[in-house]
Amino acid sequence: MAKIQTPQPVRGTQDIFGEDQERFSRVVETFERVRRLYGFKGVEMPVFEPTAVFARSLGETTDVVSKEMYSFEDRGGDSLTLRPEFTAGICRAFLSNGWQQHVPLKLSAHGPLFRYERPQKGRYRQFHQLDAEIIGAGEAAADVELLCFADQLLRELGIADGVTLQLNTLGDAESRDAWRAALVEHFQAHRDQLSDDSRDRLERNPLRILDSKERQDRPIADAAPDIDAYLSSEAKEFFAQVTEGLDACGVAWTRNSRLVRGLDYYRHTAFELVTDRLGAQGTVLAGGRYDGLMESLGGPHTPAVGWAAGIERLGMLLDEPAMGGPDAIFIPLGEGCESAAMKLMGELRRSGISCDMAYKGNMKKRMQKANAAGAAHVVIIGENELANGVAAVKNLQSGDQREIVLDGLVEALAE
RNA sequence: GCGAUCGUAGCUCAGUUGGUUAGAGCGCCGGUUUGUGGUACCGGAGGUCGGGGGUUCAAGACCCCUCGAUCGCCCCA
Repeated sequence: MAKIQTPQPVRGTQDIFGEDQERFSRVVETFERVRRLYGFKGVEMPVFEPTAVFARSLGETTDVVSKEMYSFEDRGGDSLTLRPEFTAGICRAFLSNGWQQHVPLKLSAHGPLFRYERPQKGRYRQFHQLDAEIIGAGEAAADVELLCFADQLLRELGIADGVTLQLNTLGDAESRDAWRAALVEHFQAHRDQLSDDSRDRLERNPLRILDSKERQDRPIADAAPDIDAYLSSEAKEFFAQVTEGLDACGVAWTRNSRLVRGLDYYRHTAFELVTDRLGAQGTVLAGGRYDGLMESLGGPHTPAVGWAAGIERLGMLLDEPAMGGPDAIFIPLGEGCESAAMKLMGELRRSGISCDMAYKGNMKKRMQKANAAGAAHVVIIGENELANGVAAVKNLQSGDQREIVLDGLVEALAE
């Protein structure tokens, strides 16, 4: 028989298993717990949306829309896109379902996103994010609360040290437009001194020149006008409320006036949580205010703030996870013992005790497996034990073994 | 999309200036006799050297293409 070739995984996808999976689920579980503490409701969202949902809201000229989306035509001829981010889809859902009635609405989601990029460590074509949004709140308190949430999440994950919150404001629409015009003028004047990349950015996304890493761009970017000079008094006041709120809550932040966002919908607050432990993929959580997004989807003016965090990136920062084994592993030996063990395991599991049993093997094999699985105890049930209504329980750590009445198993294993 | 490095057993790697049947450690499987693991000893399986083409009497080692990973750039979480 001709050997068929084993299919390759799709480039940029991951099969997450073992320790990596442990990290992944710890991030998600912590997020789910903390999000409830802050009153965020969960949402389950479609993985694909009409292409227009993303194309309109993110901005046609952004890299995400112009070259990174997984877009395709379905059998009905509609153009669909695998979500490259959460925010746009959540806003679409908000409008589709009339969630205005719940405003202000705190929502959280997590799951896979898709972007056709060159894979690297911490950057995949199918990657996973946590997402938190507060929709229908134009108050600075929403920005503050959202950042407190982010701060607590990192603390509970034990990775707050070494991660800094960089904060900036992009001002309201007028401020942003005026500043943008001034930037374009400034960069236009030094056009021939800019790097090729930045000359390109000047057309597509001039704000991005500000945080260029290109050496030759730095003097020009550093000399560029600051947003501060263009902020309306309202925008200035808003940013002051955010920073004062953060200070009051004890959330540390640093101003980075060169921090901008790549997507068009951002206004006012923009922030990133950055670490130096992940190389080029140092941004672990980022977001900002997007007061203009709903309108770009044809909805009413609806102020909102949100952030997203990379699950893989957060997971990589976590300490070595302890791979815990089950509380007990059963070893049945002899006639009728296997079904008795199965029944006992059912009772223990209903009492919240984790246990397992190998499907085959002699005593020695099963002991080895129990040990390798990191089990706390081994429960041996042979014909003698069964006849006497007991089980031999061995503590694999200490090596102690004693006979326990079957009714007392829960107690004996619960330690 | 651009540049660089790399790709040998499940994993981490060694394979001298191209030269006989490609190695180690860990892991896996089995054994050191009866219902007791973690240690030790013995044995075994497992690789068309990422894939394809080329140079050569001879290639895992050299050249080209391709796929993939990693690191920058870009972008972004």
